[in-house]
Amino acid sequence: MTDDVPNTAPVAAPRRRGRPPKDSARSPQETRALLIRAGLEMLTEKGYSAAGLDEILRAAGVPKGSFYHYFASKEAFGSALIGEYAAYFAVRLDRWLTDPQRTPLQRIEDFVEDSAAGMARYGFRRGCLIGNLGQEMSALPESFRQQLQDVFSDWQSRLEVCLREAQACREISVTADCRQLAVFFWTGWEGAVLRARLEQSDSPLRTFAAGFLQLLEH
Amino acid sequence: MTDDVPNTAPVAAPRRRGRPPKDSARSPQETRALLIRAGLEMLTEKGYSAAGLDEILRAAGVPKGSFYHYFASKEAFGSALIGEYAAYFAVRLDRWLTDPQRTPLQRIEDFVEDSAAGMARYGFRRGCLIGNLGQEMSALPESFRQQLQDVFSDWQSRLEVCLREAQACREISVTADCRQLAVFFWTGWEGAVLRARLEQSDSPLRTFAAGFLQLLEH
DNA sequence: ATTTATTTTAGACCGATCGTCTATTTATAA
DNA sequence: TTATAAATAGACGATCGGTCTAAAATAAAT
Repeated sequence: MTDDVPNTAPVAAPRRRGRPPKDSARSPQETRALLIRAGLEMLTEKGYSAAGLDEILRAAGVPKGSFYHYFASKEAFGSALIGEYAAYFAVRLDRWLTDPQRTPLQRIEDFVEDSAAGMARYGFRRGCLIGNLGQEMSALPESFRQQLQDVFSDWQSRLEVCLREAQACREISVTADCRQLAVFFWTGWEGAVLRARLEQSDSPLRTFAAGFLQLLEH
Repeated sequence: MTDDVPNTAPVAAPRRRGRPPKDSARSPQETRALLIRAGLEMLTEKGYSAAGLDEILRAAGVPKGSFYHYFASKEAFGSALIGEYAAYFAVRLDRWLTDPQRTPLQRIEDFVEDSAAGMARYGFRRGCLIGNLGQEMSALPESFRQQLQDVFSDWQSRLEVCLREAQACREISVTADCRQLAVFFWTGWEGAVLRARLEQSDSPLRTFAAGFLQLLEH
């Protein structure tokens, strides 16, 4: 090979700079969505501190300049991810916990089964974004705290509704404290997700769910 | 000030390099213990990934070179911390769960109370090292996994013994599955610690403990 | 049509920090 | 004495999160 050939044979694809043409392969909308998706994958797996921006960018195939066009900082990005995850999870919870074809208690079991399947699908590497960040809170921007608490609060409300319906159809005792039980569930559930990842097995999820359902028999 | 004065007036204390004389202020034993202590404080608070070596070293007042004399790597250090924490926790568990002055169920309540007080003492910033690392596992050396599982297994055994004693004195049903209940407790407890840190309150600990004790009434 | 402002991308760059390594000094043993 | 081991100090390259300028295309204004 000659070495006197400037302007040719770049080692890797020399990407064009500047705003891309309108008929570009990727729309701005998609670029942002790509960052969100890659970020969610990375943070559900490794948490906030261990997830490097460069790594997320590499996975998304997006350069740093674009990232800082869509997000003011890693903190702002993390905040957006929490919001995105909460929205996604709300849909998923609704899907299971309001299914009219199933009794309230069956719906909870359905959610547990779906969660077990979901964790298995990714080899038990990914956890719950909210749980991950909650655990890391001491090393995180303080602005995350309220946001994370609000998400838990939302999940608790949705479960509480389901438990009240269980009372209505006499599946559980009418004297049960549904609010307290919902808090109990999400508290322990995060621990179960943690153990499931550690043991790479869905048995912690099932063990916790079984205990919770037994508690409802009071 | 003149500027032609070499070998004098170092800006900060120029620490001597090389092995310190025998009558040094700090013994090698102490140096290692200092590193362990600072490491435990840092990792229970921020986890493994977010805890920087420099920060730990600064807190311990030990230079980097010394660190790598006592530990082969951050991974080896982390492994030593897990062992140290497990030993410390085993003593603490024994203290509460085998107290002959208290009934088995009271012992569990005592442990919960002590944990709540312990978390409050540090402003709910510190969590459980084992839980922290378990949550981070996807970003950690694979060698940690078995070690962490073993610690949980040990805690479960200790609680199981206590629950069997509760059966023996008819505090709980003789048909209860003590092993399963012990797994359930430590699974949910880690979630409770997580929530307590997030909400900066001991109420998640108490809520979970109350639910667990109610479960024992079956 | 031409100019101007805005949007979006590329990647160089900075100070800080990551975990590791080499060099230095002392104690101990041969 | 000499050689080896123990203990410390700080340099080191790689990478981190974050900022910056420059480039290229679109949209708006004239």
